[in-house]
Amino acid sequence: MALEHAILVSLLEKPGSGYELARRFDRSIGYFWAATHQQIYRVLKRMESDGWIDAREVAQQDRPDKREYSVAGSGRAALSQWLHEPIEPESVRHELAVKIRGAAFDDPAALIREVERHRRAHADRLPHYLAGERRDFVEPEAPGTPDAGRELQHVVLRGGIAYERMTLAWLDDVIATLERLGAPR
Amino acid sequence: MALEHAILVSLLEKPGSGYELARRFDRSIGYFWAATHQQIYRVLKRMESDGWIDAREVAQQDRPDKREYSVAGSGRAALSQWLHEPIEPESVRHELAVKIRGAAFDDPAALIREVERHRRAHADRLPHYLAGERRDFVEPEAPGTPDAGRELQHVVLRGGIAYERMTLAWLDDVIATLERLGAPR
DNA sequence: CTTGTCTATGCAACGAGTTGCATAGAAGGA
DNA sequence: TCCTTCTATGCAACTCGTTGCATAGACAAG
Repeated sequence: MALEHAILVSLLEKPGSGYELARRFDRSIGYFWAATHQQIYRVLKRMESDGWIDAREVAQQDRPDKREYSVAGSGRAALSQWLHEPIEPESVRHELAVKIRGAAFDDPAALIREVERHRRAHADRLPHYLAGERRDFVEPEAPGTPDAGRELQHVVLRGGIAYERMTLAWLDDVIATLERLGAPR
Repeated sequence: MALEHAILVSLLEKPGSGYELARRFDRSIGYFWAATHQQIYRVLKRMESDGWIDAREVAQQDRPDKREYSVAGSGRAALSQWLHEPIEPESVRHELAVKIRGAAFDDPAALIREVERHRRAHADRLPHYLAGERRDFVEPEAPGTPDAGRELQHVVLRGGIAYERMTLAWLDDVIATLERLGAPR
């Protein structure tokens, strides 16, 4: 499992509480690694008892106190070890593709609305990515300071952008195909 | 869960045994829905006891007997109902992206080999897809017989092809970025 | 002053997925 | 003959992930 490692990366990029991590997993990191707050709290507990992360109670005003986590030495070592292990090719779960093939045994036209809904979700995400890219990665790097973290976050973001564009084009293809089958001749 | 529904679609396309399904899930269908044989056997049991599928003992020579499953009426109804339910946007688990961001806290250059390995896996898959497309979808459809199943399988395959091409281009981008960071100045 | 929302953390139960192991017939090669 | 490979099915144990629910402080709106 790699939720631990996703959390380590996120905490190395910036320490934070379980709640804050859960929100990051709803946004940036969550676009390529989904997790709910229950998963996150449970794993944080285990990571803390394994000595991978340290907790610090932070008193806040205007809101409840929080436990802020940061990565300990052994956590960094665990991440480093994981980075050097090969991983298996991703195991995909593309539910929509199953539905599309299943539509052959039902009414293909009935799927159009569902596919359009997915298309809208992706169409909403793309400008969000592009805005993030403009915000964080447009101005050229200060000379002499190649920031590895910045460069790597950018290349992952470029992957997200390419994925959304590819997906939008494919969903248009799917919709056109379903329409063709719904009204043949 | 949707493994049941993926199995229903696969059995509607062609009846088969648990073992045959497991092999399909290693190939065509498995490219967008992964499953092991243990999962498949367990779910087949449940589907049979729910009356979604019918089993038929098939005696074979030269090899062990098998239980061939086919979709029953209530299975078709269950699939139809599922097709009309909205699904949530896919929850992604892109381990490699986590690693790439994690490389900022380790040696970026050390990841190059791993990314190249993934690139090779995708580069191997693409010609496999293209060969399948040539084999099954090149000759134009016989006029007057728009085969919905064929069209829908083709559009899903086109999605796979687009995904592999996008991924290859992105992995090249990732490798170039890692090389740039590994040898700066 | 109650209701709703946001921050913040957590438990319990269940369902899904993974891993390791086991069995067994038939074929082919060492 | 033994070993391996392929077909074919399955159990048991465990981990992971999801869902529903619960608590609680602080604030804002009605």
